[in-house]
Amino acid sequence: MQQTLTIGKLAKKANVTIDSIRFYERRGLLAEPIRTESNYRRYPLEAADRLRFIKKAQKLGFSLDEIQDLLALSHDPAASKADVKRKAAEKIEDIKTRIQDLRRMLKGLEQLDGSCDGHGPIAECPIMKALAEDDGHECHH
Amino acid sequence: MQQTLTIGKLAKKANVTIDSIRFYERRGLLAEPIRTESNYRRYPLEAADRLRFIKKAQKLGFSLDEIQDLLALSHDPAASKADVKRKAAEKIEDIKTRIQDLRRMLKGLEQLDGSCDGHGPIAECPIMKALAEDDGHECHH
DNA sequence: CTTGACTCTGGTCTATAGTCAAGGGTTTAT
DNA sequence: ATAAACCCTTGACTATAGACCAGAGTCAAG
Repeated sequence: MQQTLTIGKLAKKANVTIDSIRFYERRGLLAEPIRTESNYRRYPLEAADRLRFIKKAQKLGFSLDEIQDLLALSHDPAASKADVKRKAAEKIEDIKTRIQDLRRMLKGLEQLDGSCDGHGPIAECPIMKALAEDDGHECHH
Repeated sequence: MQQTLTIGKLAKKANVTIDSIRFYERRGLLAEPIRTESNYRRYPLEAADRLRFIKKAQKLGFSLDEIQDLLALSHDPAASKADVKRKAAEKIEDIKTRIQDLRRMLKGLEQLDGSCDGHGPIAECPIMKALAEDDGHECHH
């Protein structure tokens, strides 16, 4: 009968909170829906697709800003697949960089961890000593 | 002559901003220093070590809260190397988890990227289609 | 002795992605 | 008809790590 959803129904359908929906609307990610006479939001069924798009893109590492760009692209008749592909490629590089950063941390941590046998008082802990050491900028002779 | 540093000198020495120093003080990471009659902070030389400790630990992925814990440990006579080692191990697991999460994203992104040849209008873009698809929770028959 | 550089406090602002609460009005079910 | 469940707006709050600003006081050098 009714082709529209209340915000609560939409939230359930798309598995997000009502607050998120209103937040996305404020952010401009979700079009402002029509309202009933009593000022209640009424969503077309496609709104759930949009929310799903947002959630999926988030899982792939896109920020809401980036998702907004993607959605804008999809409504731009002049946009091409290349535009989307480029954004995906940029995100791939971004993720790769973040993985590298984390790997560097991991390496440093594992080195520290390996240097400590875990027995005895903290005063001689090689980890604490390594962190306190001054090997930063004093390389001038 | 003077064994103390102004906040500006300390900032230069430790390669952090004055704002960070004051922020760390508010956060409780850095002890409140003595003050001159005119209410200027005066730091002992060791303050630079502490700042360096903070910066190094940050580079290894520790948050300020976690660094505060580490520093508290180092002042606790009952603390042992094992305590530090445990915190390091926890952080290692944390980082590993984050790397795995990013790897999952990367895999998903690379799959999408590979599915698109990058030519033609956005309307047929397989990336956009994949994101819009409904494969989330509607698996019930 | 004045100018520029430094410091002080307190408060606001950034980005990210929402969450929660207060204080209303509305709809639905009983 | 009334209570439960829903919805509305506005605004504040969460975590993280500071940056920045105003307005005022202070210190060093010429």
